[in-house]
Amino acid sequence: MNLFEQMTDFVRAQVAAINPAWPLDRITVETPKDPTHGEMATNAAMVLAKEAGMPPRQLAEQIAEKLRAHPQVAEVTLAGPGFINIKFKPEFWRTLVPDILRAGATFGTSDIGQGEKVNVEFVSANPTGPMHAGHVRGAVIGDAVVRLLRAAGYDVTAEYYFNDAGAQVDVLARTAYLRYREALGETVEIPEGFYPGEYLKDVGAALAARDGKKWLDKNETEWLVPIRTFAVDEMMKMIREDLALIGIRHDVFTNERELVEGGLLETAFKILDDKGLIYVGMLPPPKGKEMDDWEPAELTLFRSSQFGDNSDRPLKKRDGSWTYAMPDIAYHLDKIQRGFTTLINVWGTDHMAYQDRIKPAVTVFSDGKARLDVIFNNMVKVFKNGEPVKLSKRSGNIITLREMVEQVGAGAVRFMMLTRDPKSPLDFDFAKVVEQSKDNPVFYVQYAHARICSVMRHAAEAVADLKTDDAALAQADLAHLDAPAEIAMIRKLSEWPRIVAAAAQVHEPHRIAFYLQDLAAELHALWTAGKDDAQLRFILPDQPEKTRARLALLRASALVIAAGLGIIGVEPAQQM
RNA sequence: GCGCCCGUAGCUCAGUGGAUAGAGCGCUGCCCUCCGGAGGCAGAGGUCAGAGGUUCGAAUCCUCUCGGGCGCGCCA
Repeated sequence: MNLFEQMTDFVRAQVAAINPAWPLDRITVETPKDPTHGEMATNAAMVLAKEAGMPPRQLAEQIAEKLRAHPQVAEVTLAGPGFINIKFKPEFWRTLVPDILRAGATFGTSDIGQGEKVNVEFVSANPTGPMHAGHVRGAVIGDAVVRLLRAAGYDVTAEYYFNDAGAQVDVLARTAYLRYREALGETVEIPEGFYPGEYLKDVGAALAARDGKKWLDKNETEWLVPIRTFAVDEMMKMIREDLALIGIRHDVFTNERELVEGGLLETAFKILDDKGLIYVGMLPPPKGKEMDDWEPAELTLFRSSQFGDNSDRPLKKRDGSWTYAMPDIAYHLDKIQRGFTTLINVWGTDHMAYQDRIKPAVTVFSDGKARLDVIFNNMVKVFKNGEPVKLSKRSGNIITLREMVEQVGAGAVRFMMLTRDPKSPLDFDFAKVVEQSKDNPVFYVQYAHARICSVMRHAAEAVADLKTDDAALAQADLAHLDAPAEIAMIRKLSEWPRIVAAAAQVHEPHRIAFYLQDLAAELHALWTAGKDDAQLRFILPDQPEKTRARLALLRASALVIAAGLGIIGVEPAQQM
């Protein structure tokens, strides 16, 4: 239990002691934005004023009196409309430092997820080419959500869904076949509409190596399926390797073909039909859009409009075959059948409206017990030398994930992708992410960690017989931590567990990145204070005990930075 | 036309219903010549797009308006 939870419990207990009938759930304890308001503040008096039948300030005084009984509370004051501000004795904060040192990497983790089964589906690019700039953001966000939710005690499955049953993979197979002939010595030309990328040459060569001339004189009906299977496998292998470059590994790969062949589409359709949600009818043509070829027709429709969609949706085409939406609907049935109660999908903003078709299905299949949260991630604008890079598949001008990682490193790519709310467009500037300056958040946070490592290295030399392992530092006499800036640092560290919990609950890993920047700022400020005033330096050769206390605080800070970077999936730097 | 998302400092953006709305960049003025330089401190800069509503309290929740983005097919 973190310090805020402890205080929340304490405040609620004191309120209950005044009147057991009052509701406690709306009482919160938080950090006031303005530090002069105290170190923690509670809204208890304001939320209960009505029940108590007295003005908030008057109730606040009663509660405040109770809070003053806490042995570690130094001061309780009232302010504003009825806030109760609490200031603690320094010991209250200091106890956190050895707690962090002992908890190590687990500090900040919790069990608020209570083992709930969560499925995070991300990347899910079709197996037709390498990972590129357009995939990176969603990939990193998805992976960070996985790490975040695991830290908060959820049972998370990282999943990749790919479509290996559509027209795209047939084109892939045909392209691979041409490259295969090329590998066997022919001169080939890749027609318009095929995949022009060089990477398929390797696939052709591998196929030639495996099967020799076996397919040369066969016609397409014979080679299409085996070569498609081969090519898809190769593409997925490549994609996995690409993702591994930035530390992403999915637990489960699900493909459309198996769902279709397993009859799941029929099953899903039957469930909807049995619930009376299927009918045959006619849809009006979409308005505001040119529809030259619109022909009214009777179609098999899903009453998705009953669940928030703005129109019912066709599940079968006029010829009786399934529409595009159907495999996805069936896939989400599959997830629910596997026992997930929270489904998280990471999609580009161009699929924004598509959630309205999937959410109704999830609601129906789970009887409202499962929820689908789609995280939409906006565009990444890539800059090189300060100039925006125009990306287009057709001109073959793509920036691959591999290229990004090789140029700036996996950690920088990952951190950068989380420095904005997913819905916000993001600039990725090759020059900026490796810049060693304050306005590069990756550097700024890493530098803070590296500075601490540097101090630890120097400490061993500067002070004889100084034990600097975490266990020894946890024994340090922390009464030496008496500077306001040091206590402020500890307060910042104390927020970490609730940052993780809150970020996990709303599926927003970028909050971790923002917290890390705040934390790094505190650290840099502490560091610079030592330059202005020699007594504030971390290492004081003639005061080993004080030095130990400060090193304990630094190590605790480094552990939290490392934990935060861990959720983002970045290795903390030992030196720059 | 309909749906979803966005609108916060000059720029790029944070901000789980709380107090005087924050950070970086840019601007102004300082400090730091080394525990490790790439940092730190301070200042100027805001009708939180607008109008109603809910609430003790709204940038945050609801409704409407304006502006921008993405979508809206028997394509995938």
